Amino acid sequence: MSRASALTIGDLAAATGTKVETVRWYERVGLLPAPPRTEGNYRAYDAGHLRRLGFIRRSRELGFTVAQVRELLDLADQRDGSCGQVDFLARAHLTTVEQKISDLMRLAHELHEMIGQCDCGTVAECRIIDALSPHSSM
Amino acid sequence: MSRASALTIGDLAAATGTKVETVRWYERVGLLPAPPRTEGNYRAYDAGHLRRLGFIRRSRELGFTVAQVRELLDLADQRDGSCGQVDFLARAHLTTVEQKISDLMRLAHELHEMIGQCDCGTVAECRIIDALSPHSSM
DNA sequence: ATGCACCCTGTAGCAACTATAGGGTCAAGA
DNA sequence: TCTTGACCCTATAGTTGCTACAGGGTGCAT
Repeated sequence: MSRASALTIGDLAAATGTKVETVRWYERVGLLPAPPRTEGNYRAYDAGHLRRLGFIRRSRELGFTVAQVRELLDLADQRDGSCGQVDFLARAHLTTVEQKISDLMRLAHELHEMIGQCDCGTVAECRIIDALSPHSSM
Repeated sequence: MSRASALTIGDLAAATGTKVETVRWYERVGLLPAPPRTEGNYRAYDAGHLRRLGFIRRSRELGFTVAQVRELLDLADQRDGSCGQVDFLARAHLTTVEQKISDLMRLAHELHEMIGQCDCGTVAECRIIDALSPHSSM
């Protein structure tokens, strides 16, 4: 409120598609630095905060964990360091995502098979219930 | 211990590939009925419990939530009811899984592109950091 | 009788937020 | 000026599905 370009937490949240509570939570866990306060004890953010929050949100959208985002932010702050570590993190994350995809595809396949066998009679003869029961393995 | 076929919680856990704490947790949240106790206050399970726990584990492996497993168990208990509801739950779950797969595939694609552009020089010119920064949208 | 593996309860922790309760602040309209 | 309402503040508890203690009791073999 005091300076021309100061943003309230609501402004910051709206500008990045984040909930206000989430922004405060990022501050508590140390992802976003605590901004100065106004006289009325409101957080007063600037463009740097906006950029940093944008980075955080984008990384989270891409599925990086908060711990990974913290690492990425630390690395990004060392502007003249090598980006090998960044590359490593990104590749490791890609591998995780690919593993998840293949797990889910196996799952979808099993579910599909299960559903295809159901004639929708009574529960007693339901092939889905049957497939979920331990005696019929796989 | 008292009867021939009584199983301890450890037996039950081992037979289904579950941790002992998880079995107790299923009891607390009402998925697995509380079994009778021995003189020494140990849980004494029978074959029915084993079947039910097997059903729970198999459903969880297929990615059903605990709430959905609860529903499936309730439905499975109504042996002469129609299995239409079971079918509905399974199909809804399949849809969810398929949605997750497509989300993750989009993610993997973006990560792949990001990684492909990195020449691994300094952080300042790193295309990954760049792609994570808010100014380069999407 | 003593060691050890197992069992018991109750509680706290994980990720990554989300939601409430119970208040304070600020700008605008009557 | 007063008040309404939208916003902000802190602190705490809830979500999902377990997992991991801590601090004890039980059962069996040696």
